[in-house]
Amino acid sequence: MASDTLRGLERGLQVLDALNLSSGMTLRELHCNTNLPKPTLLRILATLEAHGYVRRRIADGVWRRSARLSETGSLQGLLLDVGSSILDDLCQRLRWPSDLAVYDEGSMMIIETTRKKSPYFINWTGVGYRIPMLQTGLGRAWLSFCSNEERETILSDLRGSSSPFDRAANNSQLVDQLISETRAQGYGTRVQGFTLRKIGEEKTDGFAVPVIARDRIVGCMNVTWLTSALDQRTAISRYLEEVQAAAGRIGNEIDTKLSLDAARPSALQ
Amino acid sequence: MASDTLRGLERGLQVLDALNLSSGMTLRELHCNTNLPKPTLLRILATLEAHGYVRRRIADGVWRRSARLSETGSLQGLLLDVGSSILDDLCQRLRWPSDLAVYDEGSMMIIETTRKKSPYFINWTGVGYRIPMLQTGLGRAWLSFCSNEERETILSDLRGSSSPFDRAANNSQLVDQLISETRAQGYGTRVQGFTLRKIGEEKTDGFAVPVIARDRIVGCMNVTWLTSALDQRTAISRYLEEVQAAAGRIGNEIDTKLSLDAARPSALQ
DNA sequence: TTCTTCGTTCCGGCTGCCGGAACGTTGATT
DNA sequence: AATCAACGTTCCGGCAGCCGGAACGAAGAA
Repeated sequence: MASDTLRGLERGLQVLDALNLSSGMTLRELHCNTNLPKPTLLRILATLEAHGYVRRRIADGVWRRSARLSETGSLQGLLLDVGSSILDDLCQRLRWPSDLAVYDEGSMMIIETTRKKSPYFINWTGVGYRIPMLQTGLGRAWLSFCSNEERETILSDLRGSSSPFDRAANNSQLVDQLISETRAQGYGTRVQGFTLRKIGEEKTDGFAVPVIARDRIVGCMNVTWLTSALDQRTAISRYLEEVQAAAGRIGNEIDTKLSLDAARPSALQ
Repeated sequence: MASDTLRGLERGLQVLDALNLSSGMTLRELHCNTNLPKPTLLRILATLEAHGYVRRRIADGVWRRSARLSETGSLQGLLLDVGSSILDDLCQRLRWPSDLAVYDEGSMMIIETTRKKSPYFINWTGVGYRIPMLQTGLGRAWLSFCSNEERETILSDLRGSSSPFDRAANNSQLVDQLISETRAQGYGTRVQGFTLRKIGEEKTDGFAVPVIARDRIVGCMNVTWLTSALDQRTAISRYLEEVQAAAGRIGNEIDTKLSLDAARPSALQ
């Protein structure tokens, strides 16, 4: 269970964490901060040093976190990171599964989903799966809440696409209507009865909202349910608020993490 | 000794390292990559996850390094990081101690030194200690190898300084001469007999070279010796090449690490 | 010089960890 | 529908890896 965890490793990470936010500590300071006995600390530090995670300043013997680059994490990495656990929470509350997706080369790409965890069996599509922009809630939400410049780029890409789904991008009247409607309601819905599903599976429906961080759209998330269990009006009235709250939480956490990073202690002293 | 190290922690770091450069692996892949038994991996991953170091994607159970920001490390952190071990090497070869310093607010600030490790007892000054720009090898080297813009800024700062050492900045003829001389030789020396030392300590001398990374100066390093043991001419002929090589290695390593960072794998897939 | 503080080493004892093996589940194959 | 293979998960008896108090040495402070 939750306690199936390694004490030695745990203590090592504890030391790493302590060093991370202090830019250098002596053995004594570490001892006071972590309450670990000094011989133990010495062993931990030796191990961390051997793997290049910490380094001891020769001048004064102070232990410092060594500068490992390549741990930054892109914005999308962050989105996946915080999104994952919030989607999980949401699924436990609503029971219905959600997806998290980003725009990528002419379609929405799914980067996380709780379809596996949901108790309801719903047409399973994995990470990396792509769905069209104009027929789905996720796509419509992205198009409606991204910047004007981005929308223009996307639409012109779609006009040049060979996919039958993307032809609708030529009907600018339809597109405009779609976007203003989506904006007005605050969520995107899919084309009546539209599902990319295998034969024999139940019909589903859903809606999607944007995830906003740093004042721009960074992703979209949705909820999906079986039409046999719920009609759209009921689902939206029941779940919209909660899904929007979850999207808001994702955006907030991203913003916080990014600003924490900007304010981290200087590398010296 | 070198083997006084914790196996559990070591394995945990091994897993972290594996995940770092792959952006996601299944248990099986980890098992193949690390040769650790699967139950052990499960325990390690549980521990890492509890501390927020890794996260499991719900969609497909893939383990990913979680996006921890605040581990980036400034350029100065990097300098200290790679400089530390290279200074250490150098000290083992030359026996004489070295310092690593950067320009900071009107003087050179020492950020690392091997005076502790050197077998020769030399006037001990710790991290954070400041030395003047115009009288010391470290200061002269920085002034001579920084950009023209930076030099102008520094000199005008010095002219406004209250320190008696910095008054020489007003004598522009002297300054120009100093800089062209330092540039010509490739290293900076100190004012004849200049030492900030306590009474009773032996006289020292030294020279300093710039550390260049990303095509600009990022630090200066020097060697110090007792005048009672060596005259300047001998010391320079014996050590200059080696010190310049060390400075070059520091610069190169910084450049490599920075470009490795730029080329790291995408956070998705 | 003496005293205090900090880092390092030592070693007997025990518990935290180990990993083979068995099990349950998933999804591919015929 | 049935079979099979691959993967993740759980179990548990056994032992070595780790533990940390105590003693030691070195380095400043008084």
